[in-house]
Amino acid sequence: MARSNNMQDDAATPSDSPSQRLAVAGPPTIRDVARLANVSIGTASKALNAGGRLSKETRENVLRVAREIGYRPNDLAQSLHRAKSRTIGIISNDSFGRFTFPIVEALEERLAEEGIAVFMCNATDDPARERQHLDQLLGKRIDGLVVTARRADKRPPIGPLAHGLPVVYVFSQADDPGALSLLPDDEGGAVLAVAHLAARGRKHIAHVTGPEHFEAVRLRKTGYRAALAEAGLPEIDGFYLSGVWSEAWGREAVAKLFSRRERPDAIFCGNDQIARGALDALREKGVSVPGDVAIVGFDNWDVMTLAARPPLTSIDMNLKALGREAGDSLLDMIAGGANSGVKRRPCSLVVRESS
Amino acid sequence: MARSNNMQDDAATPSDSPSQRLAVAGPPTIRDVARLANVSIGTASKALNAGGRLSKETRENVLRVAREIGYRPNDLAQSLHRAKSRTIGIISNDSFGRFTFPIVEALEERLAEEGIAVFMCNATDDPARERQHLDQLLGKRIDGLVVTARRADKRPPIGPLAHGLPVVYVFSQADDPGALSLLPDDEGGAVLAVAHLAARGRKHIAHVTGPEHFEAVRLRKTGYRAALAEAGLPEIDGFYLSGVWSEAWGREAVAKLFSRRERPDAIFCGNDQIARGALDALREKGVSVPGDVAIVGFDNWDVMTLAARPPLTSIDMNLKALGREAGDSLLDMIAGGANSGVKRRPCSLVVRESS
DNA sequence: GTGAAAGCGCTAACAC
DNA sequence: GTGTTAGCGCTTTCAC
Repeated sequence: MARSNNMQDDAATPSDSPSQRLAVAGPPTIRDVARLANVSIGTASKALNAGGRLSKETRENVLRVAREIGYRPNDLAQSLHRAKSRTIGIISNDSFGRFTFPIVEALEERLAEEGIAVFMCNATDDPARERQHLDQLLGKRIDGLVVTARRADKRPPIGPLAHGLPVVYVFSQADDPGALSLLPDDEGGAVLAVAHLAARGRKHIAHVTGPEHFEAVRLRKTGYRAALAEAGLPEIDGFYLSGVWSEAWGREAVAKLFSRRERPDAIFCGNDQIARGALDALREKGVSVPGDVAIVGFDNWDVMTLAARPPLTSIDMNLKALGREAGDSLLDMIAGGANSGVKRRPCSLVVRESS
Repeated sequence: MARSNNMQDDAATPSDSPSQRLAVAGPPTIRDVARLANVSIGTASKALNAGGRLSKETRENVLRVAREIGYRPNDLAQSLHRAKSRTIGIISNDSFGRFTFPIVEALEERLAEEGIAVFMCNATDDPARERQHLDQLLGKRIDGLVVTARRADKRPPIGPLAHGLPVVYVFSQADDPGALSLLPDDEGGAVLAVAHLAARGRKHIAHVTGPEHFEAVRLRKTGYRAALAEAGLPEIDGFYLSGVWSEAWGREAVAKLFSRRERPDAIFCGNDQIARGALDALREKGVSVPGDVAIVGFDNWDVMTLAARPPLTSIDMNLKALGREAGDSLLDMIAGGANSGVKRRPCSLVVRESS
């Protein structure tokens, strides 16, 4: 039964006739193509790879057969030969949260353009799992590696790994000067926000932000202070408030700010959730936004910015661009280029009605 | 030049000594291990794979050498031999959003347990890109495929693909009875919500939800009506409102509901954003939640449920469990098991202060 | 107990 | 123009 298509003349033994083999085994191989096209394997390969000197007829015949039987070269075999897998790995410690996601997506898109596939591994901050994933990836002979995380801290460099394996850290910082780390410019983002508020004539600008153990919080604070100085505005006592990354903290912070004599006419918030909490608290207090107080958030997370009343001005970290650049850098390193150091990429300001 | 490796005795030419080769070429191979351990390749393989009859000494010696030079078997070569790549692909059309993410994460975790790596591909609803990714994956001889999406509609089955390639659709539904689709039980989730409200003594339960072109919306509506009937409650005219998935619509819907004579004492919302909008509108109206009106959302998205005032009761689709089951099913199918049909998995109710 | 050799699917160098 | 062949790194059967 089930003797599939093809074959000219075949004596007796059906069990190992070519057709049988085709029917039983997995995907068709170049051998199958060659047999059916009545050429040698080498010739078939030449035809399929558009190489060498070949009569038009042979070439077309081979290609036709290949198409007919649905031949698709086995990448594993090709990789073995080329010593390049056209595959990279990405290890995340943020379990691919809201921030890593746009990055990974853009990265994958960039690499797909070059025909490079991406292995996705989630280590969730467990060094053992990270080690295990890395091992697996090295076994698969990946051509490069991307490491992503929450940004909180510098992380120990991943390793040990195959000598010369290109690695890019993105939204993550390796504690190793020889490594390449790609990050958003938090300080510059803060400057953008505060300069914008100052340009709108605000004189009393507060900063409500997250926990100081985040490097981003410290950098944004630096930017906030630098921009105040640049605009000739004073730093007012009690106008810098560090808390947690929640709406509740945003509401609480507004209560704190308004229990003082000197009140802000603008608040730069460390993220959009804090900003939204602040916005809600002000509205409920009867304080007009942006009339009395202008608000700027950070992250430009549409779920927050668009649902806020009024819609929230925010700083965008351009994560997709960051992901794309990570892809570019990795490709370049795979091609032999050198790259290292901490690189920070500009944020941008997205103005909406809250400022 | 470039006279490659091998061969026991070879005069002069230092350029192809074993050490040289080791230094120049890529990762160490089993050949290197064998040479340095002074055994044949076959023996080395046996030692490394804990197989066959081998003297303890030889075995240990081989393992020691392997460890020393950092030998790691080349998975590509193994795969070629085994005709199994221990690799699967996942194609997403939701660009890995909030819903697909927990699923993919759990899936990856489950597969990692079995030493199977996951290729991540984002097709973003572009059939051409989907086709292209699929091609690449087939070339890489994946052992299985997972397809994910927004749930809006049934999608055409992916293909054509290698005969017998196991495929699981999760949070996505293939228009093909022979395929396996894993989905949350939207109808059951709605029943859970409404029964909960009824059990709390609510008699006038409204349902504010998203666009009807989502199958989930239609199913939840069915559940809503079934649960009302079950509790002996009437369906009140104008108490079912379909709109969009936003907070703004939640606020607007409350305005609509309260412009009528008959007012609800509970609202079951189609997602947490709508619920949150409703909550805000009620608070601003001075209507007490849950005193006067109880609210239940859908999705159990912490960003919404925890920031809401009061915290929001919601239906959880148990997406991680769904992802894990997708992994289990795929593994089973790879092992030869058969599986098909549309399977819906239960949601659960997470009670918080809004109800 | 150990080694030699065939073969997984493919490419590239070299014959003819 | 086309065929033959030697590997890529690994496993496995079969001699010895």
